[in-house]
Amino acid sequence: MTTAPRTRLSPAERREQLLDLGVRLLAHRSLDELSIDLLAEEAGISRGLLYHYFGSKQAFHEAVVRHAADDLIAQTTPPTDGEPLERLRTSVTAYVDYVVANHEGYVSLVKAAAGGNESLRAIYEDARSALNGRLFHGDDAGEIVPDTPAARLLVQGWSAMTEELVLSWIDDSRGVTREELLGLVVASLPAVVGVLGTGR
Amino acid sequence: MTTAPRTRLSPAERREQLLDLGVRLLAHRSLDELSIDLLAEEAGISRGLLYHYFGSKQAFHEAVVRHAADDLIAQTTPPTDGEPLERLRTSVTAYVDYVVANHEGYVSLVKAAAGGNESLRAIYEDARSALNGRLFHGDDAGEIVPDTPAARLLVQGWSAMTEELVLSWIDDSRGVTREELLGLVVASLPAVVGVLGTGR
DNA sequence: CACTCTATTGACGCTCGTTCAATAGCGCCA
DNA sequence: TGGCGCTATTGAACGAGCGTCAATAGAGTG
Repeated sequence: MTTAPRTRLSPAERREQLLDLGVRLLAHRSLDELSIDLLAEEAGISRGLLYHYFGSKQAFHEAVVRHAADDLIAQTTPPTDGEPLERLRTSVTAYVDYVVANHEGYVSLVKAAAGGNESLRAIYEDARSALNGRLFHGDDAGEIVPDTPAARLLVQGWSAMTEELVLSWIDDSRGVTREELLGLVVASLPAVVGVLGTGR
Repeated sequence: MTTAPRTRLSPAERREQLLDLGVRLLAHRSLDELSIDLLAEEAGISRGLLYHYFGSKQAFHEAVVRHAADDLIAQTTPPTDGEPLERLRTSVTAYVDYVVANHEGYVSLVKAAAGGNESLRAIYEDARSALNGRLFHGDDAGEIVPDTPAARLLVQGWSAMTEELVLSWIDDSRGVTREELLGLVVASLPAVVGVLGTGR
């Protein structure tokens, strides 16, 4: 097979191509398990071009994670009307369906945030607070969750639980249906927040 | 300053020294941010010796994580008697106090598990299931949590929430006291499990 | 059909993980 | 007490892979 001819794309197109490829490749390998050589070959470009667009391997990783996070936020826009509990259910459903549909990309995002440096973590935290924040910032904010330090802590914990439940369920649903999962996640927020009264 | 004289330790001592140092160094840096050069210099040994003991950088990382996990398990032995809820509270207290006292080591463990490869994740999963499993394997197992697929899923989620709560609280307690935190964590398990009846 | 702009290349330097034959501390036995 | 052997330890050498930079070649424009 002869060497492929050099193809010239617009910066936006090339950037998009490289980010999409990065999300796919980083879902199963960690960053240092992914060599620039492999990435370049897979994309049909030279090593140098990656540095022209992203400057460093780390910066490329950050761009990939931000790309995945933006996608998550965009594809799970919350409803603006309806009762609070119903809005919660709709949002959770969108989140679960997104994670199911984009499993690889989402795992890539979570792994990067948990294992990576401060800036990667920051990108993830921003996405997460965007997901949570818009749930509790309507006109009827406070109907489900009061705004106290302990309550904020609990909401953060509930988010972590939700993520664990969904990823674990995808990994092995063990006879639990999607509807049951949604019911568990939605019901557990009020249940957890209800703890606020009992703690001493 | 002259080069330090070569010190000869027993394999057990040297191994212990390197593992302890590894836990400390990997708490703030990720694995690829930690060079063998730095590690060797910090330990006062040559690069080659590390390979003599662990074979590779990856294998060293695994040994460090296993070391931290074993320490966690050993230092949080659960009570064998008392009422279920009281045992739960005692176990959670031991866990929280351990994480507070060994913050760096614990963060090192969690980051490795979340961001690392399959074997690192397996080590962490084993430790976690050991922590949970011994809570619900007494003679009175089932008094708090029934043994169904959905319940197992929820317990796993509760574990993730607990970890998030404790780490987040250590990072910024925001006026929440240790006692309040313990109350929240302990009370949230029955609260979450109570959801099982309501879900449809 | 030149000509310019810039997307793209490929070879080079350098850091860092890994290997391996050589070295030296420490207990043992005469 | 003094040599001897075992093995903990070393450090130079190798290779893989990240990052740089001047040179090259598509694609639109006059």
